[in-house]
Amino acid sequence: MELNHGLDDRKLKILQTIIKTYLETGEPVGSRTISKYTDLNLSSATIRNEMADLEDLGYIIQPHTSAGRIPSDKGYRLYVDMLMAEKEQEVIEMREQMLEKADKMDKILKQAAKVLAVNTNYATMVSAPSYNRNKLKFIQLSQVDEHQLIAVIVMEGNIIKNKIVTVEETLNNEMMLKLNMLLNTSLTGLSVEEINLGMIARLKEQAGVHSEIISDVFDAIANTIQPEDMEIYTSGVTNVFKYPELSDNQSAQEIINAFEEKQLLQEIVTQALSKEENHGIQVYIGQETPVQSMKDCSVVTATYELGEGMQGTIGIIGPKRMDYEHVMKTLKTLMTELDEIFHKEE
Amino acid sequence: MELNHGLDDRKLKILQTIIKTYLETGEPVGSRTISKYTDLNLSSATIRNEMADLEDLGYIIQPHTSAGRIPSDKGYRLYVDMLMAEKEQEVIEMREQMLEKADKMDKILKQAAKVLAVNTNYATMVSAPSYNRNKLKFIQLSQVDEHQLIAVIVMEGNIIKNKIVTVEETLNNEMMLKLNMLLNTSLTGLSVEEINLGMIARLKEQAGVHSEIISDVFDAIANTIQPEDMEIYTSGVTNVFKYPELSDNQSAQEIINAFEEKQLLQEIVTQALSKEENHGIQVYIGQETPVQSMKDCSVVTATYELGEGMQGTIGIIGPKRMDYEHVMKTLKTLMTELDEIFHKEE
DNA sequence: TATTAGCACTCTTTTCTTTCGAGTGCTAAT
DNA sequence: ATTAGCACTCGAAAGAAAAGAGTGCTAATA
Repeated sequence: MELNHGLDDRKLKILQTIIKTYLETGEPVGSRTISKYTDLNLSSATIRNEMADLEDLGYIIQPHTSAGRIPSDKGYRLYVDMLMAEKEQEVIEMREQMLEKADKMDKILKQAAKVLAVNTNYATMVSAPSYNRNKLKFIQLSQVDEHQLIAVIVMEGNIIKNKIVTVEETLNNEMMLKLNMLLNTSLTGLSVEEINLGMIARLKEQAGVHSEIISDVFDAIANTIQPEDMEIYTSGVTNVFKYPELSDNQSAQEIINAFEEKQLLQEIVTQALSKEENHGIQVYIGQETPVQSMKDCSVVTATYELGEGMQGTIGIIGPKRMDYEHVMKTLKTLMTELDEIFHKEE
Repeated sequence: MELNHGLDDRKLKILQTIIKTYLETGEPVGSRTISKYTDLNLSSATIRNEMADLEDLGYIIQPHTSAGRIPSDKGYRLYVDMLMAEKEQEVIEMREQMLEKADKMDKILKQAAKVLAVNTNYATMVSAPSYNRNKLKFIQLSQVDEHQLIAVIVMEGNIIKNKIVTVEETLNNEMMLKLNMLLNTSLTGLSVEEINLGMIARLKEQAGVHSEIISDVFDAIANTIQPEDMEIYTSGVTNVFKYPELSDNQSAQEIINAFEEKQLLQEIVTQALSKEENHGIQVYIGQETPVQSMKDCSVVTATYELGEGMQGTIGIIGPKRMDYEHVMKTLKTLMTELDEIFHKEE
């Protein structure tokens, strides 16, 4: 990764100061401020010259003629890339597994989102691990009453789904046993994709008299496990109100809507999962974000893995003047803690 | 219910006009407007006199000296009570059951909230039916691997819960059969409250060698079915931005926060469920609302029943100048449709 | 007696000006 | 290469003025 694009140390330091200060205050940063609060011992005039250069290079922007400077997307990008490089070492350790114990997973993830939101003062999201390429572990049919049965489907990673199926025929115990046997011997170990039409036909055949039921049950199962849209937990949406640049009605509405519908958040997750560089950490600044309605924000995502192809995403959405350093650190801490929780439970 | 508290027809009509107009515009209503858009054929001066009276009686308010009038909470209340009386007939039919098919319930309810939000332009919430006083229908334990089993618990109304339990002992098929038998014979038909410590002790005794497992399983089950906080689906939060009086940062933040945390919404639900007058429809205006953070809103809730003690709540949260008439009508329609859906599925 | 026209008065909202100050760019001095 | 100094720009804040909506009251009217 090519860093500090031809900037000398002093320019770099000034740029960094501008960004950091802007992160704190949210106000454009003037030359005087920098000359004062930095150990460069330069007068404001010198700083001004340097700033003019930095502006020419596209790293900072002047909102209007007589204002200080704010970082441009390009400026943020450089800053973040530098941080990344620094943190890379630590970040590598970050991807730890947390398989098993998936049944209370939802609560833990919910909590995780909350903790993250409280800790960072940004809006956060956590996606439950997707298990698309997962395999069936076993299926258990149980009779509920004469015409209803419940199918419990357990998949690798202990993801559990269930579905009530209503059938025409009158059920009895013997049938249930048979069906259970049949389903389990033929389906166990298969991935969702491997279960196809030919499979169904063969099963029906084997079921003989009960082919009707198989058909019903099968539809239900397919329906249940397949198109499940991913669960996403969010927290701290109202944090956007803490940043004036996001809290005008227009932007706030867009962001909050995205968080409510979750549709758009899914896109972010998908995007995050598709890239595998940077050890799972992605930073989208302004226009870079996959979702147009967040063009005034920055989005930081981290991918976590639970092995066996299960992975999910943690995301933080905040203003462009996000405290990237802190966010990344917190993200890491959270991972570690999640990891601990999942392992302590065993 | 005592209605039109000593108001003559003309005053009533004027009050009604003020409210309706204010509902549309959100602006204070002046005397001239009323004299013009009403069939009373009165001059604005006369209207002014009447308005002064109405203000004395507390039905309307003057935000400042030279502004029109807006309805007070008392005014809204009268208006709503009148509407209620009108709609009472229709509303009675509204409580229809929609039992069974509870397994995809979540999706339907989610959708319901959305439809309602789109239809009304207010924020909406739908609580899943609580099943506290429900009975256990049956329990099915299945072995997952050597030390793990999954407990599937089905309750009256086909509410399904599941939980993975890890045990010390090595499991085998025979044990599972025994345990299943034991649990089902002793627990089936009991309500959650009826399962107590004495019960557990007796079960353990009967389990003999496997008392360890029973204990584990039992904890898990109790844990799973009991303290479950109710699921609440929401939609259309961003609708608050459509009403200037709610969309200043302060109020918007409070409302949105309530919708995100859902904690406070639960209180509304609880409140709604506790009152059984008005055939399930409750209207809270301004300060009347159970939740302080919504003191600038009105909240309309409807209770639906699925029989067997299962009931949930639908709620609409909007500005005080809510279109009560439309809201109630939509609420009714939604109920009917939900009903249809749940019955068509059979 | 109930209604209405008329008018002065009150307040908010909007618009326009003015002032203030932060920050700049440039030039000349160090 | 750095810095002091200064004129200049432009937005934000403050103030002033004008516009407008609506009222309350009084006196006239049916």
